[in-house]
Amino acid sequence: MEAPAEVDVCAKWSETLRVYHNTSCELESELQARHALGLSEFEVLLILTRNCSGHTSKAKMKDIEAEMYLSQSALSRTVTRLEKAGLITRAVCDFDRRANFLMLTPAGEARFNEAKTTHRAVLLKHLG
Amino acid sequence: MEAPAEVDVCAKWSETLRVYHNTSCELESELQARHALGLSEFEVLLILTRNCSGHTSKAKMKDIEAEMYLSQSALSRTVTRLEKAGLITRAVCDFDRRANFLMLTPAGEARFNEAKTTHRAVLLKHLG
DNA sequence: TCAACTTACATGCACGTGCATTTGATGTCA
DNA sequence: TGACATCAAATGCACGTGCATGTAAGTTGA
Repeated sequence: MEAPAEVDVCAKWSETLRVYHNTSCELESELQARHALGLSEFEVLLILTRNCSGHTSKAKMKDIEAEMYLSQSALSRTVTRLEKAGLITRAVCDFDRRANFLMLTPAGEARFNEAKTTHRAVLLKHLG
Repeated sequence: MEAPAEVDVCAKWSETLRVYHNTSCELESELQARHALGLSEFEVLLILTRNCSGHTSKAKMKDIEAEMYLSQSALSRTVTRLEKAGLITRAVCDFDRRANFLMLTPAGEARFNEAKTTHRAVLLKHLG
């Protein structure tokens, strides 16, 4: 009835769903319980640390949006939450006053470094 | 600095995120645009057709919940939407009046059969 | 038989998301 | 210049979700 390739594709999708669901749920609850961070908040910090190495702080919202699976509006609100929590700062760009430069605060750096170990542990558990 | 296994785990997670996001977004929008179905609604129909083969209609809410990555409350509301759309019916079980038997209507069966080809095409595109 | 517990499902509520729109700044071209 | 398109980001809104709780039906044990 069904070509074998299609059966494989369904099985592959089921497996992807399973792994994604289990991993992201545990990431979400562990990061929330241990570090008061949502998963998307953590991911913004993660990208920020990669793009800000050496304190050049080049990370604009648009740069982060391009690296994340999050809409522009959702990112905007996630950044607002992180700012209210004192973990990042928004600075207006001098050369393009439409754009925001995002920068980790010392508190944000500390929080991220703690959370990083939790994140790594959960990934190892589910994907290792 | 980092053990190679951990780098692999991060890359694996990125890849899982990418595949999951791209596939589920396209499933969602295609199913919605072509068949007026959400992804979780489609998945309920999918499980229902598997469990109801030969019109035995044994599918209770709890059975479906066990096969899906959806909370009990979300499933309850998804079933309500499907019922309002005339695609399934709820019948009270004679032996346990707490439980619902779910059954596809002819309209639900037709809608599902149309949507199935869209679903299969999207999966093949992303996972084939 | 009755009180306490458990189960199946529904519902109130808060929250994060995407879409559409708005606001304000930056090109662009006549 | 000035009118118009484009862009970055914020915001109003509707929606689906999970958590906690409610409701009604079934189960257990003394």
